[in-house]
Amino acid sequence: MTSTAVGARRAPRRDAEENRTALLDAATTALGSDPDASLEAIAAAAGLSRRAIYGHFATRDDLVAASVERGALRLAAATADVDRDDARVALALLGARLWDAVEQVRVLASLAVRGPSLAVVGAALAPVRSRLLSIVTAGAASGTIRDDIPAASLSRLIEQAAIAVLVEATESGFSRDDGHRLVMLIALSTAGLSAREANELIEATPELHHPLPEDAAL
Amino acid sequence: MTSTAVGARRAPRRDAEENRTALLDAATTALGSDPDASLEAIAAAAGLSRRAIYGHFATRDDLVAASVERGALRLAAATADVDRDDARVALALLGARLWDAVEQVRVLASLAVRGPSLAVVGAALAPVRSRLLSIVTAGAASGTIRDDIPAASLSRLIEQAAIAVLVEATESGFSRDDGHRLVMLIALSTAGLSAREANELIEATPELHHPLPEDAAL
DNA sequence: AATAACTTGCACAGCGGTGTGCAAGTTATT
DNA sequence: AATAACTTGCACACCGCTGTGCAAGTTATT
Repeated sequence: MTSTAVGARRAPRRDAEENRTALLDAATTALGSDPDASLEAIAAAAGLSRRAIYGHFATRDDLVAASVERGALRLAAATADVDRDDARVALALLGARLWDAVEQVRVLASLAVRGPSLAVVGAALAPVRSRLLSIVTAGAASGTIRDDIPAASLSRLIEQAAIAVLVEATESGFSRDDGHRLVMLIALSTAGLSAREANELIEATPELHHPLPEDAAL
Repeated sequence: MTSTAVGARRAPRRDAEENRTALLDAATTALGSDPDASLEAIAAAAGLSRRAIYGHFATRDDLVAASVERGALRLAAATADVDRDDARVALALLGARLWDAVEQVRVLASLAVRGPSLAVVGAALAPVRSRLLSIVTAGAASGTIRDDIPAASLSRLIEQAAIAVLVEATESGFSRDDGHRLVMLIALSTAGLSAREANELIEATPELHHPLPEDAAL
């Protein structure tokens, strides 16, 4: 007997949590391409009925919030270890890691545009954004990153450029390696490096050749 | 007597067309910040009742289509004369002209993301996009623009970067001159120039100092 | 095998939005 | 001043979506 209290209900069933994550997965991809995806569509993609959603999430907003938070957590985890002495390398690495979390980036980007979800996304993304900002600031101070644009603005521009690359790379069917390279190139270019400099930096930095993350699970 | 045919209705009233363009203006700004803006909201912004819209546009889709088409026309007009021998100058000029048509860019960008309006926008934007693509292609051929990224992809990335700049510049309250400079810098950076090179090019090219367009009306 | 957890399907109310008809009012034009 | 153009306000039907209640079914757990 594993129950704890007197009126104790039996432990929640294992498949229930599986369904919950299936819903989150479905919501992530669905909302990633259409922030107004209906619960009907999401449930279908998860192989469940619309009615079943309400067994896991009280309201639609709860579902999207949960999806956003999980995405932000994964994103933070994927980019946790990118700090380097050379801000340019750190930036490239950060970009590369995004490529391995495209799904998450897509939802967040999609929901960050419009409506009330904006606030939720903003809060959830705060850590990642501050990491980027500090890289940019450090680079500007040490002269490795441009300083002709205010750091705050520049980091937002890099963020948007990176998102654009991810969309472009997935829709154009780039390979994993090409995707990595492209997102690094654009991040570096936006940061002020010339195309030549960006390519040389990547070439000269072994760590950037195949920037596989250490498979951090969550 | 100005009437033409027998059962001729009297000529349409002058204020009717004023209201029509007021509606298009309102739709442009409203849809620019929320692609799902209600007709109620748009009508209110135009100083009319929702019911009055149907005197000018049969359906909501008609209104957005008209708004898109007018925006694309203005955009094309604003960027019609940017071709130059130096592809980098042409690109910078193109970016600068966008700054003077922010409203139009905003609607188009906002509607280009999601839903059925995507097709309409795509068609309407075709000329501007092909202008950009040919600049990029020419620049890559003559060695003034990067060739490490396929021209088609690169031009889409520049487009997205430019949009990001416009949003950033307006939301951060940049001055007109700062806005011009910022959008030129980012376009050039994405095209492969270093921050230094971009600034020097702008410095060395008088035409880019105060790129006021010749007030093309439409 | 018994039980509770979970899913399903249906029905229903509610909400916000669109599109339409019509009568009454206002306003530019002749 | 007469007339047609235009706007308004209200009514209504319709649509897709959300959220809820409930009864019946299925499935993991003990």
